[in-house]
Amino acid sequence: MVSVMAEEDVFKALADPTRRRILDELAERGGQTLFEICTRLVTKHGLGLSRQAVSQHLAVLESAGLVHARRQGRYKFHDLDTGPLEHITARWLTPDRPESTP
Amino acid sequence: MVSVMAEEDVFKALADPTRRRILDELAERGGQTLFEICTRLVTKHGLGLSRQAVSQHLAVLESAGLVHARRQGRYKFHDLDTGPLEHITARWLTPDRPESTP
DNA sequence: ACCATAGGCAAGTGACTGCTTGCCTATCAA
DNA sequence: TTGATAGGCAAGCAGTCACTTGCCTATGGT
Repeated sequence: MVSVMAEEDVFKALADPTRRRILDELAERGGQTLFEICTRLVTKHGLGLSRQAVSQHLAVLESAGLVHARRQGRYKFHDLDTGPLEHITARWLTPDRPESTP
Repeated sequence: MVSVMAEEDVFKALADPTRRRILDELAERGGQTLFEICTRLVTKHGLGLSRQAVSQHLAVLESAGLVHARRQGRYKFHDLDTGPLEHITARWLTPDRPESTP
């Protein structure tokens, strides 16, 4: 179960446009490596960023639970997890109140 | 009407926990003034922030389209607008569509 | 063994952000 | 008018963030 604290990480992870682009990429094609993502961001979107920048973004997305990585040999494949995205807006969209005083 | 640029503002507005609390407050009771929101944040949530801090947060929420304000005499009432929240996650969630059918 | 590939760690930097402080304007009541 | 209330504007400060730079480990091919 994703705790309430993780929600903070999800919102912060989504705050950066480059990270949202990375999510776009992984939504379009799962199981990409760091270099693949980096290459695609540069070529397709014309973003000028280094490998380390993407690596750090992936770390943020991973700690937010939005991306899961599996190591295989010297490759590390990344996959999108849309789970944390499902309830974050429901907090305001639903007519009923989420938190009640005990 | 809501351009792609506005989406950036929405995500940035949601990135701050205090602003999310403000949205909670306005979801629970619409048409609150700056002082009401400020008082409630301090008393209910125990947040220690000044009036100006809340004012600036409201400005961010307003420019993101999440809050609309109407002036009436010397009061300014704020209302929540969940419109911008509806499609921001659909970008990754929908292979086709889960919600809003217009 | 060698070396190229795929990725990680950590310090440093410039920009942005949240918040404060101080002063100002506008509206209402006496 | 005077005073109190509701809110706004702008400069300044400290913390955070995104990104770079440089060096390191690990795996696979030859």
